[in-house]
Amino acid sequence: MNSKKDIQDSIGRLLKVTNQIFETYINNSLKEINLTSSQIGILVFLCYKRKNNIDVNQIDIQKKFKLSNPTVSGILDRLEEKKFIKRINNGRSNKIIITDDGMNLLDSGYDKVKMIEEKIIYALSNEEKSELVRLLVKIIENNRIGDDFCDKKIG
Amino acid sequence: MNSKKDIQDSIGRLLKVTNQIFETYINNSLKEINLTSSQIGILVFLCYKRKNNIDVNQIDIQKKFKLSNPTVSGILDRLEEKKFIKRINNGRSNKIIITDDGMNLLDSGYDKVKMIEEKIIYALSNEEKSELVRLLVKIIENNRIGDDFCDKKIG
DNA sequence: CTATAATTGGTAGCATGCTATATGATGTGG
DNA sequence: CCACATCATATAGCATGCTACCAATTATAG
Repeated sequence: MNSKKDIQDSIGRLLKVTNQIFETYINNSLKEINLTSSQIGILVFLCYKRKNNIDVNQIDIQKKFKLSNPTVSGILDRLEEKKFIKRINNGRSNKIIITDDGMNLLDSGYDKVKMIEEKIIYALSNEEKSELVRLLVKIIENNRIGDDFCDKKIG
Repeated sequence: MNSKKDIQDSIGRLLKVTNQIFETYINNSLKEINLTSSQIGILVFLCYKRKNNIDVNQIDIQKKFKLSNPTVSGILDRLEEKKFIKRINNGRSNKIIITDDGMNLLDSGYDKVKMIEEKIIYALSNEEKSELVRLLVKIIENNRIGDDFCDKKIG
């Protein structure tokens, strides 16, 4: 009867609303340590790369999080201002390094995010959680545009 | 070995990246009809309500899309400026009505969004699509905060 | 070697999200 | 009826996302 009804519950809209819930809760939780959801995401990525001695530049972050260069540039500006990262200019690219302060912050920030996420998906069984992850990864994998997970070993 | 690795692929991050993919593709597709993903979402909602003679005010939109009042206020400002909606002040609340122009726009906009979404989730089987919808709805349902889907019939 | 293309990152300007706060209307208790 | 709380919306100021564009470096072709 009403051909316009279904789009209200399209996967796109449901994803957006669900993402909205995660972002809001996480941002509220991280406010006390002066971080946002996007910022901690990048910090965790940088932390992992630093521990594994892998160089990171801005493009790597753009690909990992599927963000544009001005978006990443802006987030890095704010992280640098707070001394959680450093940019080391290397010709035309910047090597992005998480500072010790940034690493220390993750000790508490990481747990906060994990706790909040668990709370939000509390209603899902372990099987459902795995299935959700599998489906999201499948969508992401099928929509990469030159995303080669470039892990340039420091040489 | 590395306790910080898993958060990179937490459900929160995967949702964010997936949502990012949807938003970017949809926004690019809708640019030619001067709409954004958020705007068309609200227009579709208003269209459905108008067809079913159900009044809508700003709060209803906030609840449906889990957005704050300033966010909705701003999107409505831009939709009103483009003459796709009207705000009819009714004491302390506004009745939000999609215009005929807005309805007409949806004829093409709706198909665009649907096509793009199909493309993005092309790799999923019908069962996987249903399962994804089910899981997302389950998360949303378990995180409502006074969301009563208020459908006030026009009396 | 030089001209041109590709790569990397930055800036401008905008839409969309937030919190905090203000404003005006409505409801309620005394 | 008046004081006060509550409700619906708006505004200010910020973070995060985008496209379009610019600057500088590096790679490549002739």
